[in-house]
Amino acid sequence: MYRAIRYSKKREAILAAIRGTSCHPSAEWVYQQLRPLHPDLSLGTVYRNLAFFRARGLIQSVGVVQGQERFDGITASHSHFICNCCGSILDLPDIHPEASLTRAVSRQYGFAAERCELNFYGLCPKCMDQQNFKEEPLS
Amino acid sequence: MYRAIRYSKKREAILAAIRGTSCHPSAEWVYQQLRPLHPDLSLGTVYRNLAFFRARGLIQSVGVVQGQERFDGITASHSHFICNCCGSILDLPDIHPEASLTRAVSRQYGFAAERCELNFYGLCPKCMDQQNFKEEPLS
DNA sequence: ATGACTGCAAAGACTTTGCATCTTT
DNA sequence: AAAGATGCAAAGTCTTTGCAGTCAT
Repeated sequence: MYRAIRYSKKREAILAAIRGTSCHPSAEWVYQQLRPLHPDLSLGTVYRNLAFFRARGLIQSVGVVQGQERFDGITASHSHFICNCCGSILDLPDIHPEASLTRAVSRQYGFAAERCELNFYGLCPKCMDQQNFKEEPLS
Repeated sequence: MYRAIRYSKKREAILAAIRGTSCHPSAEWVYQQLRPLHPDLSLGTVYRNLAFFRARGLIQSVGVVQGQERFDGITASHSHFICNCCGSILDLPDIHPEASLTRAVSRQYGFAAERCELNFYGLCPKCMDQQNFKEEPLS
């Protein structure tokens, strides 16, 4: 029944990489980041550990942005801004819906919401300057 | 420069399918739904028209749920509840962040947010009854 | 007749997974 | 030694795209 958890150098490095950045990385980003120090790291291992961490609440998913799932090492309640042009994600630590809203909505509609997520979409400062979107933004 | 838009029976049917349901369908759902009446419909056409409608603001994306992008024929401001177990999406018409929040956040952080999205995650009434999740929920 | 739209199938991108090997305990 | 973790590569899933044929204007 019980499945033991063993130490692993790469697992540790993967979690440290996520916690050490505020870029809300994708699996690929973590992989590229760690390759210099861990030349034999495999992308599959990154994916397996991301799933491992998420299942245990050590990280959370910010959702799929421009085709790639993005992760966040901060699990405290906060919101995100997501750039429609370059896909960058910014934390909005001050902006967080109250837990009472989640409870009230659950009661009102008859489901059991346990989490609530507030995302803003638009252009980040850098892309505002460059005005460099070739096509219509993605959403 | 200007690209003409022509009438197409299938395009019309695809938009009608999205507007005629509250299930927030995926491309595959639309395809399966229309196949009986349009046996020669192609999945590629569904994808192309979904992109077409979204670029023109006729539909919007609810995001990727359990690996599939989901769409919404309602573009007025409202929120969603997403079931971590079965992936169903429910509209919360009463719950919508005020436009003033988007403006205030943009000013505070220095970007240009044009849209804001509030999602709740948990178990829908059906899954609460069945308690039928085999693994840890997805997020 | 023009060019927008479509079907088909191939290709693309991201993620998951099976299996042999290596590592931790 | 047992079993968890990994590397590698294959497979899986969803989505995009090239091209030739069809259809609306």
